[in-house]
Amino acid sequence: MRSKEKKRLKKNITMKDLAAYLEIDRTTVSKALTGAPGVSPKTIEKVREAAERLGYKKDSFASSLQTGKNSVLGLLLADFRRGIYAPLIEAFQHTAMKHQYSTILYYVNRGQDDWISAIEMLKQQRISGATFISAAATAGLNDYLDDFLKNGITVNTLERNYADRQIDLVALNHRQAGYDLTNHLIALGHRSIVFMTFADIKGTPEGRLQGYDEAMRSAGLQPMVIAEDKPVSHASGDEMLLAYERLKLAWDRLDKPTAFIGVNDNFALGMMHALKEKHISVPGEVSVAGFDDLNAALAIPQLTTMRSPMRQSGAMLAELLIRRIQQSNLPASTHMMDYDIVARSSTGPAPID
Amino acid sequence: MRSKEKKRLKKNITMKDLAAYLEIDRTTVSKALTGAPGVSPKTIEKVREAAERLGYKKDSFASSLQTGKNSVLGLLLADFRRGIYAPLIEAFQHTAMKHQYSTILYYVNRGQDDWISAIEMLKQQRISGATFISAAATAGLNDYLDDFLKNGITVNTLERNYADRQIDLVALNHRQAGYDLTNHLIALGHRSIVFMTFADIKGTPEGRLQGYDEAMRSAGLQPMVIAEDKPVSHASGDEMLLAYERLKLAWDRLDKPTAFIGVNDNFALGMMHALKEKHISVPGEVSVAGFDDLNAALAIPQLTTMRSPMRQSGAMLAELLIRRIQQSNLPASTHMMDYDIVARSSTGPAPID
DNA sequence: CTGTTAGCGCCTTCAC
DNA sequence: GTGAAGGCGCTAACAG
Repeated sequence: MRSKEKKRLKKNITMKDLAAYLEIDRTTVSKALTGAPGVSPKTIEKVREAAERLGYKKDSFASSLQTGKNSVLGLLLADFRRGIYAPLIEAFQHTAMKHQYSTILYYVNRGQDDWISAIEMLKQQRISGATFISAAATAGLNDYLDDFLKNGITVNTLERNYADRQIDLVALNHRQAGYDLTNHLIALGHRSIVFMTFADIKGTPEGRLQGYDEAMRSAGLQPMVIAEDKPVSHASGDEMLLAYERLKLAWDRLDKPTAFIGVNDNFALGMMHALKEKHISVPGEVSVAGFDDLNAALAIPQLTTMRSPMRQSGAMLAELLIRRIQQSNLPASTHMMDYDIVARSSTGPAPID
Repeated sequence: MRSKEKKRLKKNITMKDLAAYLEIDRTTVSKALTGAPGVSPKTIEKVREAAERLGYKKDSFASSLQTGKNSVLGLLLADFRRGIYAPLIEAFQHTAMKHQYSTILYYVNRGQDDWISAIEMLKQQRISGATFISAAATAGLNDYLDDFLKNGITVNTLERNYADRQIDLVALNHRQAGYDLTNHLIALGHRSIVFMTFADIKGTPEGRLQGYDEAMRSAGLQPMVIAEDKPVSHASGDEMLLAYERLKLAWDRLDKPTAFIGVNDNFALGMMHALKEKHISVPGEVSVAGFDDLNAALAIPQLTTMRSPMRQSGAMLAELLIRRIQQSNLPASTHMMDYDIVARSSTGPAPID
């Protein structure tokens, strides 16, 4: 009874079926199909044709048991920010699929245990490679990377330096983004440009600020930074509110700036709100810009912003992983991904005094 | 040479090792460990202990080859909206992990071919179950569902009716959300409440509108709907702009409403912008509210909204899937997930004339 | 109750 | 060149 049912489901034909059909050995079929040496071209052709006709498809799962490597990639996300990685995930998955790889996704925001079991399960699945996304510093991360490498699993990271010759790195060029955006404003005639960010600077905000700083100094201008020192939740709404209040407080002390840059779109949105309250026209009197292009289109006027290259990064990470899986002795490489400027209507020429 | 290397990596001990250690047969070990009938308690205990001591862990991958079912769930996302499903995905994955299941994610926005290869690859991976998320009507979706069912793969959907006794359904209670939000405003004394939505109404917007309609009529109030008929891109910024412009145009024709509901947060944001431009105070003169809680916190004042139960839905879908995998003869169930009201400062008592 | 035999579908020696 | 074994690690049928 049961075996009948099984047969009804499993109509997939196997190498064995091909072999029976052609009246040759199954191992010969295997060799012919995988391109192993020592099979006559004639046989290869025969096997190929029969496979085609009978609609044979290799069972990658079964072959994984033998080879130890499944056509699956892991994507480990350990960052507090939601949403921002959605395009990265999608591009990663899509690129993997193009190469016949599936993607197993793990969110590991919740402390040590999550990491351990996620890694255990990925090893169980015999994944061929994994990408680690973790802007936040995570204790023990390097150990986890080593664990994978030791098990013959190729590894990759976003924004995470790691001293090993077998690991490729994809990083976002935050500095260049800050530099370009600032120069965009300078080119529009702005000379007094304020940059608002967190006080506890590291990673992404740090790079953006540095770029701003460089651009200002190169142009002989004085950088003006407002750094928020309150602990912040990183929820979009909270960041927005923070910037809103901070600008209102700081306004009177400022020396009539004509442009404001927020360290991300939420900051820029908050500043927009403060400026509207003060009846200052954007971009007539003041220009405003942000980073990410996550929420930049929600203001009126819509915000000029530097779009994070999440899509490109996701595709690149998957591509690098697969390349290294297929050829493990490649030298490690670092890839700086550039932001795109999205010029909308919140920036314009500096007002003439 | 190679086999040495392999051995260095694979220190995992197998059932065979256990059997050799205990000097019994490997199949007995298997039975003892899986709880199959016909093994003496004494042997079971012995095997358990030895497994514990030697640190044996079952290779679920190998067992999947035999049983045909891997401890992996598929999550198929076929919707145009980005970001909104992030909490659902995370909750789904997290719930799956709690039950020792991994999650393979597929985005299938890009036409037919994507569907076919995604499904092919999931079958290859011998997934035990899959959840389909697709608010958009997708041609052939039912065929894909059937395909899975025929292959013994458990299936689930979000917001997708499907006439089969083997499929559970999780749906969001859009109607209730519209009803509750409207009543929230009515309770605050509002009698003239406008609802702005798309003209091409179906699915989510339809339910929200119906709830609004019911609440208004129950209270003896006249529903007032502004329906946008321009084709719309569903990008957040575009929706916001649309609502902004639509309200500015319609304003003079409106009979002094004291409250506005947007069919989602983006619509509400756009209306907020229009109201600010007209120097109408929120919530002093007019209250504003939306749905989703995706971008609601980005306005000033922050928006009252009905939060979509994405997190709960994700957890529920995974839970239902796993339950049905373990016991396939359960009756099909439907689960209505309720929105949560998030009362912020964009709504307040109706002004007294 | 335990052990035997036979797979799941593929790949990798090794003889012929 | 081809075929004959054996194995990846676990399960499922049957026999003892």
